[in-house]
Amino acid sequence: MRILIADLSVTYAGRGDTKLARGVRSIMVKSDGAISIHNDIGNKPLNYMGKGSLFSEYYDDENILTWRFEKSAEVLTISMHRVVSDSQHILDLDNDKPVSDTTERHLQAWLVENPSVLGLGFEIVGREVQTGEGPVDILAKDADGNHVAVEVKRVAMLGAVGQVRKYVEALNETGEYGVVRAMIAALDIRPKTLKSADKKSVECVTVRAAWKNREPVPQDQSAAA
Amino acid sequence: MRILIADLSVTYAGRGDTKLARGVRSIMVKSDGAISIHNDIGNKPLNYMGKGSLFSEYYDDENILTWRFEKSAEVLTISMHRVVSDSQHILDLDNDKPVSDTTERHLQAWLVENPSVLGLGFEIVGREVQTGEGPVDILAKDADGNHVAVEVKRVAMLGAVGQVRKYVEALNETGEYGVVRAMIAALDIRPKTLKSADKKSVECVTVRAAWKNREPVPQDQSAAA
DNA sequence: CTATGAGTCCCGCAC
DNA sequence: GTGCGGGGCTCATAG
Repeated sequence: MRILIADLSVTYAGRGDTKLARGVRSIMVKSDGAISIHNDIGNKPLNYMGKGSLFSEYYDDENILTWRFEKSAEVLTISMHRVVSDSQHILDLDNDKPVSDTTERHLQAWLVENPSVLGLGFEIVGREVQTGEGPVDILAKDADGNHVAVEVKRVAMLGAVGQVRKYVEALNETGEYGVVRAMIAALDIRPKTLKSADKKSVECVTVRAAWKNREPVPQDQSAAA
Repeated sequence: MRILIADLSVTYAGRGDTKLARGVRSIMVKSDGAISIHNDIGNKPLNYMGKGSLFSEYYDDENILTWRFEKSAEVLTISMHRVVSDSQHILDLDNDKPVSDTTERHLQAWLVENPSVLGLGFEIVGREVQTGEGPVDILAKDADGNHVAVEVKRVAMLGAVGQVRKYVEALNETGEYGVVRAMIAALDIRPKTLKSADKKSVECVTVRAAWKNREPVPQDQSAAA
């Protein structure tokens, strides 16, 4: 990984067209050709280009050293008015990614294992059940045998209401499931979402408490064994 | 901006929970408290934390130097098994962002100035016109005086069809605009989207050619003057 | 502060 | 490859 500090300006042309005015910033060039230019604020690079870009170097009209990164229809050029620092480091070439255990997927899996969190006597009918309007996260049956379409979110906002209603509508049209109840299950449901859901007969279950107190997942125990 | 190269492992707990196994990676710490940990592949950081985090440093159970970044309900800890390099640089403290001239907004503004691109004799009625189902990008009138709701996208995918139909439905319900035509205007409209739009009587206008040949925007000239 | 939507989003999975 | 949705999305803006 090569890291530079330089007084530079940038132009980008491709999916959009942008110009970045001259200033002292950092450049990170990775061994796969990915490049990013950062200022001293925030996490997102000012400019960047993905892996696999073609590099070339030249002096522009005003005799300024310029780097050019090209990739299919995209071109990024960096004019290096002054280089303050330039260093190279060897990093581990592993592909390791952070291992996560609380994605929406995990929440969904946990709900499938613990359907009573959704309601007493609930049973799981299926996950990712196709509706013709896309797959609904969980299809369950309540204690009376009525079907319930459950949209699972970490944080449920307004969109979730329309989403689950769309699924329920599609399921009702098939006639296969009788009259289907609509439900949102999430760690956090925003106030406006609660209100909108209430108005549209979408039930809401906030599972935060049960989730916090959940047992270690079985996989952890088997892995330890 | 402080830049380290170190053999490190990371844990994160907050919106999710992740662990990153030990390895040599780079750390970028910015003056606003934003921090990111990179390997030598791709543009996205392995782990990160946004601006405004609280920093502290301590030695863990195994006497490993550990950095802790905390922010509301989130905690990121970095165990520094070995520090290879540690440097600090002063960057310009400007807030400069790349200046773009091809966002969806620019495209929208340009269409408002050049309504004939949408169709001969078209006139603009309004931008961001409220429909009760959200604002439609452009409301126009065709040569015959019929209203047209236009959804503007850089790249139009399937979602755009449902979006504009939703707006048209809402506009029709008001009765204010008579029978409203639905239209998608985009630099690029995906094949599946074209097909879906055709089936649902949503008209499609690909404006790429006219956009490429467009005149320099007036603002540029006034700025130069 | 929350809600909403853009983004050169990135990224992975399904088809 | 394209389409589609998730993301610890991030970031900006409107209310």
